Amino acid sequence: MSPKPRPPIPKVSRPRNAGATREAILQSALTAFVRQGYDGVGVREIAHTAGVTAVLVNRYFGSKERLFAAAVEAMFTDSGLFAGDPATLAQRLAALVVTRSRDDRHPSDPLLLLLRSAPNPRAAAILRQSIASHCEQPLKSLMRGPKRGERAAIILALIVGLQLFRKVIGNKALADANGTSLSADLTLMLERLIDISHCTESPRNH
Amino acid sequence: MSPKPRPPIPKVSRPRNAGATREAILQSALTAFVRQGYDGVGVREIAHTAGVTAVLVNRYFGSKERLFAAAVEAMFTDSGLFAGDPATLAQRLAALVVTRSRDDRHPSDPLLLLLRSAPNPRAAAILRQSIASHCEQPLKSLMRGPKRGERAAIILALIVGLQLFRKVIGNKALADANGTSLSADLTLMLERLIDISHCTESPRNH
DNA sequence: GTCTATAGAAAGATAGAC
DNA sequence: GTCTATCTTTCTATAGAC
Repeated sequence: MSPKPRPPIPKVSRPRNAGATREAILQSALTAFVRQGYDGVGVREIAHTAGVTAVLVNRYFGSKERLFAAAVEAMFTDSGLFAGDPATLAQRLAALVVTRSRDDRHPSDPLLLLLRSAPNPRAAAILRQSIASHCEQPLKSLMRGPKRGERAAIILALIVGLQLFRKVIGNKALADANGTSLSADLTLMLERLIDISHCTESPRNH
Repeated sequence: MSPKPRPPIPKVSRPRNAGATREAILQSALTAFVRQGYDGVGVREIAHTAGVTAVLVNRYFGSKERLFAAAVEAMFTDSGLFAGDPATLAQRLAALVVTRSRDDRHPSDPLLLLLRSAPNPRAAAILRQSIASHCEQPLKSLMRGPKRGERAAIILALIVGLQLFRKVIGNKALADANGTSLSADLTLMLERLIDISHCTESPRNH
């Protein structure tokens, strides 16, 4: 019996080029980790999509864990989630959640990568650092007022939670919701979090 | 790494009792799935914690997937997350997020079970239904005003996102945040979502 | 009712040929 | 630079003894 007939390989003309192969593996890993999470995909599958065998994954990245770290770094580095005018930040973040990205790479993909891989402790440790440096810090630096770190984390948690319900769980209420209406409500919530106005001005001492 | 020689078995006196064994397996599965997620735990481990072998897991539940479904159902059924006075609901939900539950079963555990198992497509399908019937519907029925379904889903997404950052990612800003201050801010956000006041129109209804 | 033993598949990683 | 072949482990699930 044949052990595995191996479905048709997309053998592009890429003969013996270390750089290109490494890049192909990284791109394949990126997509796979975003869609299926760290535990949901194997190095064989990643390699196959890249048109090579699993050996080269470990040859170029050392291990699955280090490949994941490289993919996370690449994804968050050029995401540009928090670049641009702070005045329209809330609006853009809200659009991120509402927009449906079917199969292409989207700015919201880092968030999917995050929540689909977070259950694995090793992946979580890698993510914790990248989130802190590539998401929390930029967001925090755009904000003013008290408890910036806490508010920034709440913003991220809200967005990621919404993505979880929409894209991963497949929640009906959010999937069927009117796009512009939902976007408007989220924008309002995010503006309150970004500005200081949401906070209690109550004279809470010490 | 140690090849797992034989950790101490909690061999309680439970000689040949189908009901008790089934219950022990279910409890073990509950804890394991909450802590490590669907993909992060094997039936061997669940069985061992229950003091039996993996055979009995499949004997009593049919498969890992059906065991998961039973665990999810049991967890959400008696969670009582949305029982009690609607007036203090926001406060209780905020406390849920802030409270640290180390090893005991807590009402927030269903949320951890949710987000740690969601990456697995089969687990997600099982969760989608339980979430809808045991979380969204009860929450929705406590609320008034327009777009109840959408607002209920946002509330759940916010809470789950916060749990993800605090408990799974291990976010520093949220972990180190002042408990009472964080709780107050969340309560305010949740009250705005539960009441209609956060929305565009409509008079108050209280 | 519960066990040991094992089948069968798939995972991560490595040795060595070309 | 890339492959085939293989090692080792771990997984779910089942057959059959007691």
